[in-house]
Amino acid sequence: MRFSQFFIPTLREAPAEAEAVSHIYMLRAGYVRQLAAGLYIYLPLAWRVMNRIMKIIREEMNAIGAQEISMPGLHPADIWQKTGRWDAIGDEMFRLKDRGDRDMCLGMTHEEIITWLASMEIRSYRALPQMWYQMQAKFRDEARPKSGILRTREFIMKDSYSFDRDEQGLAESYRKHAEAYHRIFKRCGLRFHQVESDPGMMGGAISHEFMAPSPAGEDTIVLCKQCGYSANTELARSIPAVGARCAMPLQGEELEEVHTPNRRTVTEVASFLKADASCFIKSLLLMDDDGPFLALVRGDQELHEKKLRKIVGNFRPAQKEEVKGILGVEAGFIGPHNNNLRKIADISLKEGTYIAGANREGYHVKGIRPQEHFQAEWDDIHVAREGDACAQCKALLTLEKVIEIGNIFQLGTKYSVPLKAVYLDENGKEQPIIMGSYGIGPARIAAAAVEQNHDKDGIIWPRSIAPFDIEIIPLDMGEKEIMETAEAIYRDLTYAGFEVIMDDRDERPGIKFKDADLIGIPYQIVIGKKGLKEGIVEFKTRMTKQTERLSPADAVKRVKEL
RNA sequence: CGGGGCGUAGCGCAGCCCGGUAGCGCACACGGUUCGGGACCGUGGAGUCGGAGGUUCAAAUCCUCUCGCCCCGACCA
Repeated sequence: MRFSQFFIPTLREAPAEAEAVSHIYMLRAGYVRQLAAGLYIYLPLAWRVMNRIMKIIREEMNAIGAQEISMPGLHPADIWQKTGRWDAIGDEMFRLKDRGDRDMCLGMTHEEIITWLASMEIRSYRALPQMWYQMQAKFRDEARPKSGILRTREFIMKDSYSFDRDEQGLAESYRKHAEAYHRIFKRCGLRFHQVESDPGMMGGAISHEFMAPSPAGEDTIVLCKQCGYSANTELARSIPAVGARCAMPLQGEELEEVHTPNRRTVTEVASFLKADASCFIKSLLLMDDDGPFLALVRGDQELHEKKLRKIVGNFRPAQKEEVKGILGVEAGFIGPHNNNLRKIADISLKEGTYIAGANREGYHVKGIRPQEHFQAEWDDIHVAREGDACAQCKALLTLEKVIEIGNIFQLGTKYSVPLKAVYLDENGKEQPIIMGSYGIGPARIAAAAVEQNHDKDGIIWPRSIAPFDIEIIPLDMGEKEIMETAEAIYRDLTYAGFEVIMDDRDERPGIKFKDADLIGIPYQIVIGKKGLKEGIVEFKTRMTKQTERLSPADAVKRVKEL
């Protein structure tokens, strides 16, 4: 490929709207252009990267026996109504009507459609198992598209679905996918973790996410280096570190009310009483269908709403008047003792002596001992954070910002039952198909690769997904010998099967060097007048910036040995 | 959806407070000199100042509404 004929609109300065490193470089290096919020055009360089990623994904999916198909992006509403997601999903779904006034939507995912297919076509246990996948656009009206191609409203996803007779079959399909995903992300040159995740509205019991560490990531995971426990903070369990020593000795004290006028928040009372936040019980009055209840966490901790929701179902915070009506005081002074409300307390409170609201206007109470002064249901309802100990092995946990690049779900019968995707077993008995669903975002792989591999000059692509393998840089287009050498190397490498781009523009060397570093092809061969006089060209590795002085023939050989 | 910021030439920005008919750098075109890390000189093309309405003799500038984009949060198969 000739640079002069290839569309690479590089920018000297980054557009002001870009913030994430991957976004800035993809714009500057001429990979993408933005059409509207969360909608991107992939220019030739980016599309090459995408195709290489998708090729790797295809190879690994095919290798586990998955078969590629293609489903429509436009869906009739009734299938989504049957699974309940038409109503369960809110504004995130693009909805429209066709000319016949029928409700339609743009697919956010394809469980409904593929299950419909399976329901129409699969009759017998003899037809199972099956694994079908596609690479297809998904549409989600994101509340906040961001970070370039990391979070967009239309994006390509590799989504696959497994169909099995039973749970064991599902476990096998799930395992195959997990292994394929490991190979895919490894081949794409990414650092990543597989972590436990919250199935969310996908339903099902078990799910994992594949996470690429990056400051640009939107999720946070906890990792235990000792036992390998790893999970999204959406559900990660942990043992909170023991709080700092309280300033005043509380051990053995009897209950003692202290006047704390106008101090309502933990921070306010803590500084007023000169005690650490971890000496306090934070009491939150919440309302669910059965009425009010208290959620208790240590003063320095944060309530994890998702964890709590798993225990009690849906809830909401009580309003100001409700708090007064139920406990007789305003929210700043409520506490766990002297009332019969249901209480869910975080495990970190099980031991120790604490300060809490006194349920009396303007007062807190010291000396509260859980299980002695109040009873509660104990559970992990706090947000895990840096410094907490692993819930499995007690080792220190670390937290990491990550980009979600893939996920796998054991769905079970969540879709097959409502859509009547069933098969007849050996006994002629009808059984629901057991399903799994598995996604990968190729654009996120590309973005994560840039986030993880760049320097101040630009992108440094992993070899496997770079738009080209080699960039040849002849420094003087007017020198016959330079051009002949460049053409010969270009011909040899192309013939040997490499994807080669040659910067044949009549530009100054500085511009060619800058652009080459920006674009990030992993290897460069620089051909200049001085070197050629001595019969050498320069083979340069983009990542290390190291150059090797080689004869043109050796340079070709060097590339072939990569 | 809540909070904040920004829309002026392809990109980055100044001008706005204090109204007087739009400017700088880069990019682009042409000519010349250059040529190993984003050259220099000269000439030139390019802007409904996001849009609509209003105030005014006069609006990029003041007022009202509106659209778009970015960031933080909420949300997130």
